Amino acid sequence: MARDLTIQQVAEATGLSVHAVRYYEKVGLLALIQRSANGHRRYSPEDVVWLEFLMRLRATGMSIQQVHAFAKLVREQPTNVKERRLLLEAHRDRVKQNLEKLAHNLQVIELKIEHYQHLEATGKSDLHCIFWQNYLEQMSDHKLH
Amino acid sequence: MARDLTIQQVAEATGLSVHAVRYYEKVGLLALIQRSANGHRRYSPEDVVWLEFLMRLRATGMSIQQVHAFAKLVREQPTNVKERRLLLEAHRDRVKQNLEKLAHNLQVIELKIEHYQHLEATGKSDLHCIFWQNYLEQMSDHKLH
DNA sequence: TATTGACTTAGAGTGAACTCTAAGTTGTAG
DNA sequence: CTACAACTTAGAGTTCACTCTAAGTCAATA
Repeated sequence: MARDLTIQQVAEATGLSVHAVRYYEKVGLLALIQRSANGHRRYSPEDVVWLEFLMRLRATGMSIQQVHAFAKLVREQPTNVKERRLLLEAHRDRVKQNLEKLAHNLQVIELKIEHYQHLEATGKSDLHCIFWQNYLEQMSDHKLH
Repeated sequence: MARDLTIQQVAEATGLSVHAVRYYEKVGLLALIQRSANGHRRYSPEDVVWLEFLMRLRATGMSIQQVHAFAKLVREQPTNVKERRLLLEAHRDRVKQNLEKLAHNLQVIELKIEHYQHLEATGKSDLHCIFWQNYLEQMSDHKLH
């Protein structure tokens, strides 16, 4: 068998700290982790898959509380798939919005970099934002909604 | 004149709290805000533009510390444009990487939603991840690097 | 004149998400 | 037999980024 992992192996596999893995269990993101004879946690592959999914929720900005709400649904309402779907759909929509904002902010940052390149090319130290302001106006005029 | 704003107006314009605007000044993200006769802060349009740019850095995941380093460069090395550019380029690269990770995580979340839709359509409560695992394998096989 | 409201300061408090510590148990290697 | 490494627990501590409080100043209004 030996397909079950120790907490350390899980930590290595996921990139979390051992502490964080225990913490996630304590706050209810993971449940019912099996124990070996001596009381040590043994993680099944399913546990790891679940943990990795939770990490994606976290990485996309879902709070521990919200992840907990989702985990609770999965544990306590095995027949209620709809609620879980709605929760994830709401999250997906937030993530998409966030992605758009990020992409826009990235654009502005790239514009600022171009501005610096322009300054370097022309040897000027700083025009106190005249060039930059023009750029910004362009941005807000037709590149943003 | 009246083109200079009170701290409250700045807060409204940027969506920050009045407290946060003062906090940003205290930790060195803003400097030299003018004062009116009675000692109240008066923000110039340039101050607001600068603040808005800082907010984009924050929104893309730059820490207060790093923003401070950037702000310090701008204040103390007006002739050294290159360092500022390098700092922003490094940040841009991190943001791009993060965007890719986010987009991928979003994909997986959407897959999970599809999985739930599938369960709902077929009336099954949960196959304990057989369908889902297949999906995941597909993902890791050819949709991810 | 009294109150209201917007501002000022220094510094204390908060919430999120870990992160670490201390004290103890267990299993193996020398 | 002893040392060591890996685990266990409860709970304390840390970091970040605000967020709020208390006490005070000042200008305008009732």
